[in-house]
Amino acid sequence: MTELLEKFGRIHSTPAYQLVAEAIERRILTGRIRPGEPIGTEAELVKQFGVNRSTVREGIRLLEHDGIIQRQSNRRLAVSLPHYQRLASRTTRAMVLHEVTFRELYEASMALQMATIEGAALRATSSMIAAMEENIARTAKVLGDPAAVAELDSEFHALIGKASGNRVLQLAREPSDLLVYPTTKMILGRVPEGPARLLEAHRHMLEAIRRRDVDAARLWARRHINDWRKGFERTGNGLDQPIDSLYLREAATSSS
Amino acid sequence: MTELLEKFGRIHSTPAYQLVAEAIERRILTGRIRPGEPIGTEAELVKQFGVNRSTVREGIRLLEHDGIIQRQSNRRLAVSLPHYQRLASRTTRAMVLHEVTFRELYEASMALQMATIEGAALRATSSMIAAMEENIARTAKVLGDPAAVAELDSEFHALIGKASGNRVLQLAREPSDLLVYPTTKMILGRVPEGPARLLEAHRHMLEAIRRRDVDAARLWARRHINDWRKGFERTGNGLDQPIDSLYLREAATSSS
DNA sequence: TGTGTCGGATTGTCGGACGATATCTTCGAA
DNA sequence: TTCGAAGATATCGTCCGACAATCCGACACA
Repeated sequence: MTELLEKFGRIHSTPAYQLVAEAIERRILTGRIRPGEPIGTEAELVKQFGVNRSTVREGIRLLEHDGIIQRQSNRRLAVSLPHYQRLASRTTRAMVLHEVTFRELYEASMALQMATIEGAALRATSSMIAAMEENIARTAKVLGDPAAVAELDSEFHALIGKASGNRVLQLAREPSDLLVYPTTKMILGRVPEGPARLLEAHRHMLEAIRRRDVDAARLWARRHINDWRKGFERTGNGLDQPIDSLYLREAATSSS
Repeated sequence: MTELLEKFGRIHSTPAYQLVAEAIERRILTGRIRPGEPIGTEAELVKQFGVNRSTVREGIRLLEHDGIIQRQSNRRLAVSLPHYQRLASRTTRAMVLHEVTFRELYEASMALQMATIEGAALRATSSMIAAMEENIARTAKVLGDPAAVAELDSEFHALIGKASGNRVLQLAREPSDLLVYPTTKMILGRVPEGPARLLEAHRHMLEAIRRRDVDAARLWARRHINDWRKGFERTGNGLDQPIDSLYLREAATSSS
């Protein structure tokens, strides 16, 4: 479209440290090295790749950062399964930097929550249900503390996610959930009846899950999320306003 | 539960390169440095943080890998907005390593697709609609080439994502979309009527979007995804089987 | 059995170095 | 004077060698 005659593509020499990372990554992704298996010491990698240790280190840092390799107690590197939260926080960070609006978050949360609770209603195990019960009991005890309620709300939704038995859905949800939490905290602090309504919704959702009643579960999840949105509106914030201002105060104090 | 008396938490000292990364990240997230602005040369960071250049380099590699900083033509580091695909491929990788099943992918795709097309039907701009039209025209031309159709299908869904105007939803979808593509390719290669049905569904979806007919859009999106699932079943694969085996052949040849 | 000590291995960090390349400066020619 | 080319400068990617801190295993000792 733009270039009329491009005989040669731009030369693009990949730095050595990236090649190292890619080479290791490929071996992991193709299953040649399985999770838990050691990847070799830095010195060994230096010999294998024929580059300097600094270069190797820059390469493995990337994979280590992604969570697909980890140092075990030996200090030796081993392949590991990346955990959700590590990835989620990156995506959340991107959302903040892109200044997504509350409306976007609301729409996505609604869709994801519906699918998640449907899965939970169909497949929740008794132990997951017990965990949710316990969460609700704890919530009832701290109803006067908005921050604590917000945290337990976040935990409750994480439990539903786990109970849904759908990891793809969980991975899709987690980043937005990380943004929902500070928003909920803010709302609960400003809407007096918030915590009580939240608790009631949680109770109904759990009850529906217990009865394997998909429709009721969806209904209460929908109400719950709509409450959240209405709460947000009642605090005087506009739906189409970026949520970064809310999130940042949290991010600045949280450890990565 | 396991430990009866845990007086002290585990001790863990954070390496310097991580502290460097976190310090810079914090300054970016709190908006002290805005996207596009330079972050300083390696030498400057060395002076500021009082650590060796190797240490600084390991730190900035992490942020560079995450896409929140980038080298511009100067080679100097500048803050940048992380692009979706970079993040998505990480999450996709996690899905593969966790050996998620087709069923999980199907459920998540359905939920996300429904929400996305709803947004597209409500908000698609005429230029986005034109792009989709163009995509459909190209698809019609290569109907005999399953791989090409699969690629255009992937593009079509990306267009819908963009047209939805919801970036949270887009970020949530992209990882699973990356897994959908190789699956679709495999299916189209084995189900003769696949490409034609796919094209028909795309046409109806676009038509519904053009008419701002949310219900019709949802209906055809649902049919489209169900076709995909049925196609998968017809190839003899079980829904509860991990999809890594399909994906890996792709991943091994794709560049990161 | 439990404890203290020792040596080897490995990592985190450091200082210095070099070539390649992009940017800036200077200076000569039109 | 203006423009362009040659040289100087800055910055990065990579390399080398080094050291301390820490972990692991072995071994002696109470």
